[in-house]
Amino acid sequence: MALGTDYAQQDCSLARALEVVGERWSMLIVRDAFYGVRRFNDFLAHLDIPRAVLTGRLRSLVAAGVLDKEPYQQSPVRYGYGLTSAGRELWLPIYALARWGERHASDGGARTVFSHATCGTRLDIVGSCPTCCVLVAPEDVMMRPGPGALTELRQDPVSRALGRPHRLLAPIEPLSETVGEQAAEPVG
Amino acid sequence: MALGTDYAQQDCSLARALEVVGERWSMLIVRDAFYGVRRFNDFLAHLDIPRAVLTGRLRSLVAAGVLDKEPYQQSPVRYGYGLTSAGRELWLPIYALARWGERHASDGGARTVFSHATCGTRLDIVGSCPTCCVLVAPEDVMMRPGPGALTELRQDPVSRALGRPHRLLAPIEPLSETVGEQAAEPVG
DNA sequence: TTCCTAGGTCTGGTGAACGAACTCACTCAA
DNA sequence: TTGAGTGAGTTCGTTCACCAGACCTAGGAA
Repeated sequence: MALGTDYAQQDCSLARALEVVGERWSMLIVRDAFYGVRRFNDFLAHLDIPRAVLTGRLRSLVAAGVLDKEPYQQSPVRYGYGLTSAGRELWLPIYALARWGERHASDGGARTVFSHATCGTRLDIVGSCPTCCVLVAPEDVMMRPGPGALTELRQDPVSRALGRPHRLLAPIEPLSETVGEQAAEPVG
Repeated sequence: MALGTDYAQQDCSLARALEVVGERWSMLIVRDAFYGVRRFNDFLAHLDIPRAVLTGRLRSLVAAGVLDKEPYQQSPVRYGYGLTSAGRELWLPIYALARWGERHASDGGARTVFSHATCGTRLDIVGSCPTCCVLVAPEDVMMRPGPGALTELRQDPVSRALGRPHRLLAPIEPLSETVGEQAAEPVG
């Protein structure tokens, strides 16, 4: 029995879901994919995850149909990882779990605030926009640091890019090369 | 670093939540608590979890404020585990994840169907009642086996009790002692 | 030719998960 | 008062995933 997977005796959709995203790191990898992380080394630096574990988790998530692996540049060819449509549907459980963690497992307020990109209203507890009365798709969600964010904690390119408002699913890696498109101050 | 916990470098409420319910078995224990399981041996039989692991997980969940341990009988005193208010708020992420698993990680349709107890309408994707237009609290949710349920899979008392419609959070253990309150046929 | 970068593999040590056996306190029936 | 049963664990040896760091490979760049 693979540790962390295989709840075969459980006749339950939750157990099936946990076989896909229930292993250590898996859900944080999917979260980062929503944040726009696509490259192996960006996952690596942002998550502080052992390389071999990241390799295995990416492979599992691709096999499960949550991520797909596609070239993002030629010569030399480099592959990135993006959410499939099934992966994008993980937005609801991930958002719900993050909101629970914000209320019951964190101190100092929300680390990250999610709002409706078209109207700016903060999403409610289930991920709907109270102003527009619609369930907001992840590509229409803006994220920005909240009052509880610990800005000093990390200095990798992904964390720095996420220090400014960012639309979910919009790729992050251009920021790590063309820094300064919005007059970003040098950190420190 | 404890395996399965400690994402200390992650400035993220999701990581905080996963430190509480992200370890193997933890979320299934909370799910069973929603189903009304309260006794150590019932968790044990329904989950097929090693005893030592169950002991550790229950202790962690009590320490995290998700479950509380209370005597459910005297002479001899026996303790059961029930959801705290923080634990009950895990209903939304657990329901969302189960629905994702039903659509993307299962075959043969929903294992379990959740509906609004007061009107009978099946809950929508975020756990609201489309008829009453309210977010349904777990104590107002009825669960019953769905078209994809594998009725032959398990024969422990909890699984048998859940083979009939059951209200979330209603304790299960009376059924394992006073079998027959609804003319249940003997199995086999 | 050497260095650098991206995206990995490989390896040895550590520790959690697993399953089975054992413990302990208590009750009940003979 | 002996023995069996129950509930809720604890102990122990084996297995296996996680971890950190070193190493590898292919294609540019200096």
